[in-house]
Amino acid sequence: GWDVFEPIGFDAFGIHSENYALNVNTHPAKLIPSNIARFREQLKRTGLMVNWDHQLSTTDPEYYRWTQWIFLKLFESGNAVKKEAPVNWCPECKTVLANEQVIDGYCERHPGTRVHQRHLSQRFFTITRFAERLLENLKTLDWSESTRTMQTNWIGRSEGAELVFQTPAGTPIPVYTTRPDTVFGATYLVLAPEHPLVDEVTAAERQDDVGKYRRRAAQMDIVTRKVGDKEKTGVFTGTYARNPATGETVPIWIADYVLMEYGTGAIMAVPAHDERDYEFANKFELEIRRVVEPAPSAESVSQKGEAADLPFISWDGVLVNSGSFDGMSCRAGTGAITAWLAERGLAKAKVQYRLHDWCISRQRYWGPPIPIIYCDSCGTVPVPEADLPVLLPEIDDFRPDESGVSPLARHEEWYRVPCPTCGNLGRRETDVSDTFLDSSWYFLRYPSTDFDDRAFDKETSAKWLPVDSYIGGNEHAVLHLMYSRFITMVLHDMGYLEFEEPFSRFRAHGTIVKDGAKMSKSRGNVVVPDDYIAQWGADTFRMYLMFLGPYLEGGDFRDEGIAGIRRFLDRVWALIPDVAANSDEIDRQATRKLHQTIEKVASDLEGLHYNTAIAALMEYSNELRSLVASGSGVPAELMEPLIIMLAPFAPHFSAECWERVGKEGSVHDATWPAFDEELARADEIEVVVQVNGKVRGRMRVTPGLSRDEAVDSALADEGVKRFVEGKEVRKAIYVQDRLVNLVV
RNA sequence: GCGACCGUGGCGGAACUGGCAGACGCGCAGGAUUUAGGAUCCUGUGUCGAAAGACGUGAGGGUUCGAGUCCCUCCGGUCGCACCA
Repeated sequence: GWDVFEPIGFDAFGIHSENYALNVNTHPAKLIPSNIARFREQLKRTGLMVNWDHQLSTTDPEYYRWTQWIFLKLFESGNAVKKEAPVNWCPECKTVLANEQVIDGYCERHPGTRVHQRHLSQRFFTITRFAERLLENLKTLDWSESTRTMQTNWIGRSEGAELVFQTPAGTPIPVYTTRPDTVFGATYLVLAPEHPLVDEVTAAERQDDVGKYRRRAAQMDIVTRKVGDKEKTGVFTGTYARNPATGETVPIWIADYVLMEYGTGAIMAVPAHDERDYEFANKFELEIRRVVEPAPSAESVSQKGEAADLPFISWDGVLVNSGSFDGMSCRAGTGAITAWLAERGLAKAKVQYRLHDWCISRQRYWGPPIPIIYCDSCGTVPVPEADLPVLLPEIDDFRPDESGVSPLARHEEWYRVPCPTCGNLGRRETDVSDTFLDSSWYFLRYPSTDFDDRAFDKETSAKWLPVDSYIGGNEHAVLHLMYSRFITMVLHDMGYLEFEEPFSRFRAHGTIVKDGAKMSKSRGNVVVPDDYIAQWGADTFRMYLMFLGPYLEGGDFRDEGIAGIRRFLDRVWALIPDVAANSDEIDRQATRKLHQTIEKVASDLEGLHYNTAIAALMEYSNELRSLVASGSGVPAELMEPLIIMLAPFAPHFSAECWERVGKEGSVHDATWPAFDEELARADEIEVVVQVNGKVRGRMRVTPGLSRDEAVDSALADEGVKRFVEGKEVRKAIYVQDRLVNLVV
């Protein structure tokens, strides 16, 4: 009875589509429309009931015009910055990947292809500025726990401090640490190979070795660097820095176990209390100085690491060898030492995130061009909104090459345009944007597809958004959801939206496994609906999908149970001739079952427990079948609600049934049956009698029996007497309307 | 390695705040109908046992009158993160 808007769309920009187009040697602009038509046909055939009037396609200029508009808004608000940065380069895709698209150092789409580092000038969205809000808001969202956890981990907030070590020349080397309390144990310093100070701190006689090491690190792909066997490597710079706490000098090393992209790209190493530093110090024979003792009371000291009973990364301890801080707990020491160093300008508290800015540049063809024009005199000029869309030209040579620039950069006739500001000849940005940008705002477009003069209409958005119920795969738990939240926040801050979180409720559907592997397009083990629909009918097929397991958990796809669903529908069908329009007296028991079913189906649908909702409908139809078996007809009052409740599951079938029982109009417009608590209540229930926790009898009683009555009649039960006779009942537990447990 | 989720009949799976384990369906067995098969309908179907009953939710321990559910240890699986200082 509620107004519900369930839209659908197609997101066919991006590398998947482009690679496929390259494979079959057809232009994506030709391929996509026919594929969409095929999808649409199949979805309609399975009875997908969505609002086709508001469908959209992200490759449509009428859509990506507004994707470009979104980009302009980010640019306008200073959230789309250009940075020269080391990026993940997939030699197979021949393009840059977001960090999120690199899996264990391999390309997400080419599991056999290692991702390399490459330095390119890229456009980034400054999502890291929103890290705190993205994290905080998670608490307010009705999302599944696991998805929130994944987002929390991805944002990766940690609290600590930036401490300053100084070279003899006085150059400060800031390091980030979550454990400033251990600074007295920092016996050496490590810089990432890419650290900008490496050249400066390297002694003349060490230049060769350091240079060699850096070149090796630079060539190394991320697999060996990050995942490999984790055998520590490193090289000494020949110089020393001053530990701000002890005043002693400590050697400065270069090692690739320190990552440039996190913290300051430099660490203070505390080998006594950090496993990685410990391993490194052992290998290169560096000093290991213990500064934390297990607290006398604390048992939970980490036992990791061979030997030494060094409390690695544990907070349960007291400081030793730490000057005036000796005896302090680690936690107290953290604050005290940071404050003490801060007085001399050598420390400041700092919150660090693992989240990186979102690189949206793609050196590919099949995406929305980034609406920027570079002009020699005006610099970076955004394309005026009135000039949108910047159309993606239909070129034949869209295959990417090794150059690191988009195929569009080979088309001067396209990128040579006058500067919108001064009119001199300028140059379009030739990169296109990441597909994730298309999908990070599409939900805003759905209700507003009728507006061709704005991305989304404020009033329309206020009516329909944020999305009340959003369901997606777990693969979206990090990327898509994070990006969408970020874009929504930016638009909110700019005054375009009244809400800052796009999805009030999110649930991840489970994964369907077939032949032992996740069912997916890339694995090719998909089930094509056509054959099933031909053999069993669309309603049987879709209902079976809902019945085969819990929706949120997924499961194995196998054909074996599908006949059961077909039989169920056939049996409902067989009831129709027995439907009696006029029934004076309606069976009490069946009426009760009906109302219990109404309640169960409603709550199961809300909780997405489709399998148990269907089971409840089966039980109810069995109840009606037993009416027929006993010789009476099926009152229309009992049959019609069943047909209505079947409608979401078997839309074609229930529409036909509706007509057969003589109802006017469409079952899909019919009012959902109302639950009546009175009618659902049983007037007699079964209470189980246990003796010492074992079931020894059952009794039929009216609901609401008192404790004494219940115990008395339990004791009177013949079956129970046998076990109680001659013994003393020490205790009697009564759970209202459920059971009596006698302890003897 | 860290984190999250999960482990129940021959199979897919039910079981709200601890309260009859196995709903619903598949499969299987017997029966009805049929010349036969298929389809359909009825009955049965956790294990052991003739029965009474006992035993049963990955393994082991614990809390409780009572544990699939809560706690501890371990084993196995799925997913995510992974040298993040």
